[in-house]
Amino acid sequence: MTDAKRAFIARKEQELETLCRAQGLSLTPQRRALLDALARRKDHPTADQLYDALQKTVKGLSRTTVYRTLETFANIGLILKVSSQQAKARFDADTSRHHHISCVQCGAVADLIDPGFDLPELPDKHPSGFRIYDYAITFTGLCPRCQQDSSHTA
Amino acid sequence: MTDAKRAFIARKEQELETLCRAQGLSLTPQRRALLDALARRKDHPTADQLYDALQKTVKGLSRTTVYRTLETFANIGLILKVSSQQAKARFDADTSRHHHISCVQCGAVADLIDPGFDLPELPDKHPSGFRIYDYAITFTGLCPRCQQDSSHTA
DNA sequence: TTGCAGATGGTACTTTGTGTCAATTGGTTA
DNA sequence: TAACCAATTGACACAAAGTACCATCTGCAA
Repeated sequence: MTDAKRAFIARKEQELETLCRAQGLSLTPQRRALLDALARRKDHPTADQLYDALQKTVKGLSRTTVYRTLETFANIGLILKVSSQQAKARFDADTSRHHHISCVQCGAVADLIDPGFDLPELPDKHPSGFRIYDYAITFTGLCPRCQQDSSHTA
Repeated sequence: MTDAKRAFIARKEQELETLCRAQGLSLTPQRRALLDALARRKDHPTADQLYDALQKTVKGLSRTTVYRTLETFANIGLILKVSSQQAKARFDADTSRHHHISCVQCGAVADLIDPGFDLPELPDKHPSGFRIYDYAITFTGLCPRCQQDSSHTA
């Protein structure tokens, strides 16, 4: 693990405490474990992937809690809910503005960090009547694995 | 309905025939009806919404066929699978490059046409190893209805 | 007109996500 | 540091979204 990654995880743990205190939420072991697990990963796991991964280490962790907690985290802005081509939610601990590329074949999502793709300015309100909060660019393409192995699915 | 809309629907029907012939797919009444229904709508319906709408007019249409056909259409590039905040697929008959705004509260998806948001150029391959096919910008915000009625869901 | 590959409909099933509620626990207060 | 209570959790049942399977049907090419 790089130093930057270690620092990122520490920052997220700090942010968890700050945000929970600010929102009057309890700091439970489940919440700590979930955020830690998500912060350590660089793929963008689904709720069930996180559940499978944590079930082993966090004894008695329930699937309901995983879904509920991730939703809570997304609501308080601690993590991002990332939409992929496949119809299931994926989550990302990195809430800074960055973009994603999603594999049309297996659905894997990776970061795509390139300030050249940032938009100039963002109107607060659009002619359509929507109030605009934020944006994200989702690229579609073929991941390295699927370029070689066309039978791969995830 | 505007003339432009009528022309769009006619173009899509033409495109359906061309693409099916090119791919060796049959031109079934179900496929015609589905594409027509999707092309006429300007919201971005889910598979089940299309199923509900067509069940009445296309007798005996099965839910399985709707899911299967939409997937097929997306694969041959006849329609787009649009990702929204909610974990369900939405579909769009307009395959030209344009962007979407999705309501964080009710999940509604609308078009956001503004060439000012287009990206300069697109590298074929990115350092991440992904082969890039295309991109779409998804704005998040609050739709006009939800700005007024915070209990509204769809 | 016929044959058949491909498409459909129906059912059962899996996956993804939500509602409910009793039992538990974090965190505050005394 | 003990006790209380609202918030959280786990377990189960349920709903919603999507897929697998297979017998039947049909578009379309010969």
